[in-house]
Amino acid sequence: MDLKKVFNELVSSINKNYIIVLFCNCEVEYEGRAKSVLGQGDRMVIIKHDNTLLVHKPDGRSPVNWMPQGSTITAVFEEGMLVIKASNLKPYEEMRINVFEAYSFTSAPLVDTEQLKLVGTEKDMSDMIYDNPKLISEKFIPLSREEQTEYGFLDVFGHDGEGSFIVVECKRYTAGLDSVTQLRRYVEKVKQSKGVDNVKGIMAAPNISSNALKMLTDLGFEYKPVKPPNSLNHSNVKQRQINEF
Amino acid sequence: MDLKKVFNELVSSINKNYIIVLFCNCEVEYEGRAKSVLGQGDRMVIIKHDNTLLVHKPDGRSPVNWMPQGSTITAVFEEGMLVIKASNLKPYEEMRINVFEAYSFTSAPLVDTEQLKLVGTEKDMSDMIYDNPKLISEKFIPLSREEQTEYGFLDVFGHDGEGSFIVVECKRYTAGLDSVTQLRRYVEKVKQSKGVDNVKGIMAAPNISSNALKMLTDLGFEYKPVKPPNSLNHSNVKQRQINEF
DNA sequence: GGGGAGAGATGCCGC
DNA sequence: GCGGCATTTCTCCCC
Repeated sequence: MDLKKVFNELVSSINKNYIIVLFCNCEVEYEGRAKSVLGQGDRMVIIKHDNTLLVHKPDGRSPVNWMPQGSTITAVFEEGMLVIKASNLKPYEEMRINVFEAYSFTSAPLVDTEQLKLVGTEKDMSDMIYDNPKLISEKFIPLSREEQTEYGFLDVFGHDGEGSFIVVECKRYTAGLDSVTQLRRYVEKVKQSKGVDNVKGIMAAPNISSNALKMLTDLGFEYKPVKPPNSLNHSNVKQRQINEF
Repeated sequence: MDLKKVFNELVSSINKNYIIVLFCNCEVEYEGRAKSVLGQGDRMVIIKHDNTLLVHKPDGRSPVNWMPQGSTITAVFEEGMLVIKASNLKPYEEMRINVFEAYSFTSAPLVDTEQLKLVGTEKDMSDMIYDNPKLISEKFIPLSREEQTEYGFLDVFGHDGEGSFIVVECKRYTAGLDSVTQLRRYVEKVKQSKGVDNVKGIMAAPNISSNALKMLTDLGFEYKPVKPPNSLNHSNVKQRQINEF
């Protein structure tokens, strides 16, 4: 494609605030929170309604370079080369895309008022435990969930009816060392703020790493296998596959 | 655009393993690691060479739905509707995109052999400290960096020449409570593995939150302000702006 | 492949 | 705005 023509379409589409997708051969420089250089290659450049800018390589889930929403985006045509510039304040950062060749240019206004409805998050998991405390233990009596305190954020907090407090930390994925240190911090702070010593820590997660389990038991805490709700776990899938025949 | 024609192009491009961008009106269902529903709206559907599938809303930096690389992607035309299906094993997950209307279809083979070169990461920061130990203290003598041990990953490890070991944890951004708990875990494990008690913990970061600083000092650790190398910090920007006049 | 940890993380919510 | 924290995190690296 003729770069001058692409430049004109680009400026027009930026002014109209259209979504833009440009297939091109380019190089990318970024400087701001860090500093990066990406040599010449074929990429997909995307500009969204909110001035988010994404540069995607032909592979991979994440953009190789990007600028966040609210960026100032301009295009210039200098010395036969198309240059796309983007910048931001707070934090200051800037990007420059030198476009050597354009393969395709697409732009359009898109309208989307729907929001994603998502089930199976960690919050859904703590809600499930709050509503079904037996998932933790027969004696567990929840007092609060998602409690924001000065020292942290307790997923589920309660007691065992026998004088011990219980702090439950939920993870929707495999719990690791970081999850255990997080639980320890909460338990310590509950002990400190209530001036008591009988606080149990329980890790509720579908899996736990071997090192994390060791640290957990060393600290005197417990692991309770719990799966997040409404997600296909392995037994569901197996069942489903059997049923399909 | 005629959906049947788009379907044919889609199948052809999938078979040729081209990058695909489809502007369309659609709804999306996902089930696997979690479960989600996205009602009808205008979106951008992207299929990459490695079978990564991205669904982007007109706004926002992140895809609203996606399937990771290596997905099995198929298109079917049933009852006048175009349906894009994607699925994965380990973990099992599946996505269904019901396309009601297509606005544009673009596909092309893109070639990109260049890798991003990035400067200013946490590793660059620990390298800088290793090479300039005075950034931590006059007495700091580094012994190793990026040391992978059985109990964790020490950014910079050394001693003070006076019989105390020093563990430095680097953060390229503001250190929070999680950073402090991480440092504590490393210090404890070094004490345990070496059977000594004189191990100092030092947090090296451009900033630290007030709560994190309190926890740090309560633990007897120290905070040392260090900026990651080669990134524009505020004073640089100010200088630069003054110079521009 | 599991485990640990960073990321120019992003995004959400609460204060 | 900062802060704390989850994410269908993703990505990389080491074992």
